[in-house]
Amino acid sequence: MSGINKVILVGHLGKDPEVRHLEGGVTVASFPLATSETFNKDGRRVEQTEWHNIVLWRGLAEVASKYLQKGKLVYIEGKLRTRSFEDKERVKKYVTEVVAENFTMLGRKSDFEPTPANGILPPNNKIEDDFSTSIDESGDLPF
Amino acid sequence: MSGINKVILVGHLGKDPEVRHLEGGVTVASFPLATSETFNKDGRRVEQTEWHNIVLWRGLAEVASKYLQKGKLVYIEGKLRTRSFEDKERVKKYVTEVVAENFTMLGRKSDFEPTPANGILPPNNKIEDDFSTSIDESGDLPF
Amino acid sequence: MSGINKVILVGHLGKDPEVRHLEGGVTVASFPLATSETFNKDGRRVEQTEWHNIVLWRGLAEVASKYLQKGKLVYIEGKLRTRSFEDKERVKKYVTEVVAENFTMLGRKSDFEPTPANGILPPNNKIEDDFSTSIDESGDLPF
Amino acid sequence: MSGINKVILVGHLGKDPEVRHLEGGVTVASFPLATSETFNKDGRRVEQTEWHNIVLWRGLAEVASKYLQKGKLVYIEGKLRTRSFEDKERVKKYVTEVVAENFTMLGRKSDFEPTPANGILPPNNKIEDDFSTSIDESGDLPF
DNA sequence: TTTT
DNA sequence: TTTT
Repeated sequence: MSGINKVILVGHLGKDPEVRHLEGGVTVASFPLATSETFNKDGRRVEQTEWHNIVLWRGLAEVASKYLQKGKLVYIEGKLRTRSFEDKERVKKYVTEVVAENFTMLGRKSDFEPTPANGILPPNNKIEDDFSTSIDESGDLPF
Repeated sequence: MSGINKVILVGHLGKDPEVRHLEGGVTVASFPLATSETFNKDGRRVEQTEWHNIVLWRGLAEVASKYLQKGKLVYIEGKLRTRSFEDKERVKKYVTEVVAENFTMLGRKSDFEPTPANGILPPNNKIEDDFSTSIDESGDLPF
Repeated sequence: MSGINKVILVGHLGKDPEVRHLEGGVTVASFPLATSETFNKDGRRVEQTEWHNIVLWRGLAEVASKYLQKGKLVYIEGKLRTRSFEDKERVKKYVTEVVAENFTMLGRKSDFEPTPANGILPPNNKIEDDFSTSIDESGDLPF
Repeated sequence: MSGINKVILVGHLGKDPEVRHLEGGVTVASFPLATSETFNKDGRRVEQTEWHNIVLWRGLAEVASKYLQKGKLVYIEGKLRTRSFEDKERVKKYVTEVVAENFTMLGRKSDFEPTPANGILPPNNKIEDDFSTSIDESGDLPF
């Protein structure tokens, strides 16, 4: 039977998205996202930051690379996925990532002006992973 | 600024909860939870299962140990936390867990009869981590 | 700036889905969903049930009409929408509905055998509103 | 069996919170919250705003009245509740509200300086409804 | 490595 | 009635 695997995050990007193009033309983007929690401990104010590995595929990766930058505040919805890989010493390791399914840019509008390299404004702050859009060929944004 | 770090899961327990009592009387429970997703790949039906490490503290751990068992269907709400530890070869490793904040038992009512060893019915299927209840001293359930 | 409007429900259908075909061939389905909460009040166990108006469009409506029936347990994700209408005395009224964006059937697998009138099994328990699928013409299911 | 009834919103307050003190000393606050969605329709950019009735109880109401104001951006988690009431012509009407269970202030820190009438800063942006705190007597904030 |  |  199917289950539910849902993650909802609001936080700040720790770095600019890192974009890779896999063989076959598939685009993947990833970045670290910080979600901070502040609480009182013995009268002192303590901040605890949790870091999340965000991964985006296809059209969602393209859009993220255009509009998200280090420091920006973003709402992300996705699912958890733990995968194994071999590090450079060939030791098997595990990492848990949040595979984004859609995101919404929060914060001031001016925070989301496209970088000089690209000049197209998204008509919608909410961007969905449509699992099919190919931006590479048309050059259009996936919405 | 504070952010949001929320996980919502519906899945089946892979094992009975494992309960530990830390020094100081704090109770911790943990179990693996499977969330399955079924999809079509080239006409064939493929099932993909994701495993999550669920951790529960204090009163929530106590209740989980009484009412949750291997195979049961449960709704879990919590937050992501990645922590490091040293394995037996003293290699630093990372693991991402879902720290439960509340859970709700799903499925047939008969699925949630308490085990013979304990005979107290929870008045509510939704159990919250109140971050304070001490069950150890009173022997009462935290609700 | 865009915001977030998200509803997550797990509950039982109060009635079979009611399906309507609008002019233009668009399909809409709707049903009441009950989410129950049980809690202790002065030592007595009290159950409180909340009823939600669920609305599904297009392909999602088609699938719901085939696989969801009165009494079934379902996970629904959607958004809130309040709309006004005139009752039969032409008094303006408001109703808040949950417009479903996807749903997942929970409970026993046997609970989701298709009704005799239709014999197609969905390859995936999670069904998404793709906002475009036209089932009317092809006769195919939207996945 | 228990279900899940959860709402997640990110939006702007349409008005300052309106606070009432019920007989028995219980505090209730309420305000309208706007969640906007922007999308493309036939090449034109269309914005659709949904208005939600937010209701907060007890300590959560007290905190909301201190820190939330018209125009502020806020994350709200709660549950749906539809209740009936009689309007001034004694006609029975229904209204669906979002009963907040916790909220987190988003946006710039300077946006959340307390109003002149009160001068206490919350040590945590996330405020929970603890269903018990009485601020009236102690004068302290509920955390 | 973010933000306040 | 918010915001961009």
